[in-house]
Amino acid sequence: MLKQPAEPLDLMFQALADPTRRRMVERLTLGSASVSELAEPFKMSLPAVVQHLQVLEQSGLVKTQKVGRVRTCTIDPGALSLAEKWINDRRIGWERRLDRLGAFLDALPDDGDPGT
Amino acid sequence: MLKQPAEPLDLMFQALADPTRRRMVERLTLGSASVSELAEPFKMSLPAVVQHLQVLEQSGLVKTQKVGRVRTCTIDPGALSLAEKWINDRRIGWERRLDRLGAFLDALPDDGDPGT
DNA sequence: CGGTTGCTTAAGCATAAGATTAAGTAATTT
DNA sequence: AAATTACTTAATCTTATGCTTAAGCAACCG
Repeated sequence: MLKQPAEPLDLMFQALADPTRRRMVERLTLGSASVSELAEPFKMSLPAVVQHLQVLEQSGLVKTQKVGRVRTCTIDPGALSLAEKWINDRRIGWERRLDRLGAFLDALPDDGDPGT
Repeated sequence: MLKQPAEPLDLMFQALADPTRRRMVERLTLGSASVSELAEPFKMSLPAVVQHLQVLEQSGLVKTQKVGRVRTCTIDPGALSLAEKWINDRRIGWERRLDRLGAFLDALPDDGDPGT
């Protein structure tokens, strides 16, 4: 495999590809939470939750900061726009293509499709 | 790990998490392609490309059909809307939260101390 | 018919990912 | 100060992922 340094989009989509992590993001859209609050809905061990959290942090989706012994996690909603933009660009590219195809079909003589 | 059957969103984001697969999707937004046309820009082996293609198919992003010995691949742009919707829902949830916070702050007296 | 083309199948291998348990550390509480 | 809380770190395990090479097979071309 010999991976080269993963790009931001890789990290984003990879982070979102796991249901546990998506649930964590969903939780954080309701407001910030400590690590143990984040972990509470899951039956997995705390270290496992923290590993998921690290994936989210590396993707930029979540920021954390530690005060005393409590680490507080917040979502960075701007980060999501990166993934959103990629998806949107694909749709735009696709629609442009359909437009061209439509124009092409419009330019054909009438006998092309005897539908109605 | 013992994975349970992956949900559609898992498959979608997982499919998009790989740069090779994203490039394949980008290529397909320009129009359909055979497997070897799809493979052409990459220096990896053909089986490797086909494996990526299978991931894309399982995610629903790409449809293929074989005629003679040629398999033709097309993108299914509707599939992307699933991922798009999830992202958008998060943003909406986040914005609603910000609105509530704003309303709360607006309801405070000017000096910020809810004494009255 | 024989060869080439376009994929398919199968086996194998290295690394990454997701989880666990067991200890460890540092901030609070009592 | 002792106990509890809230993580951290480290080691380990299993399964998944991304890739390779080597054959195989069916369709098409000459």
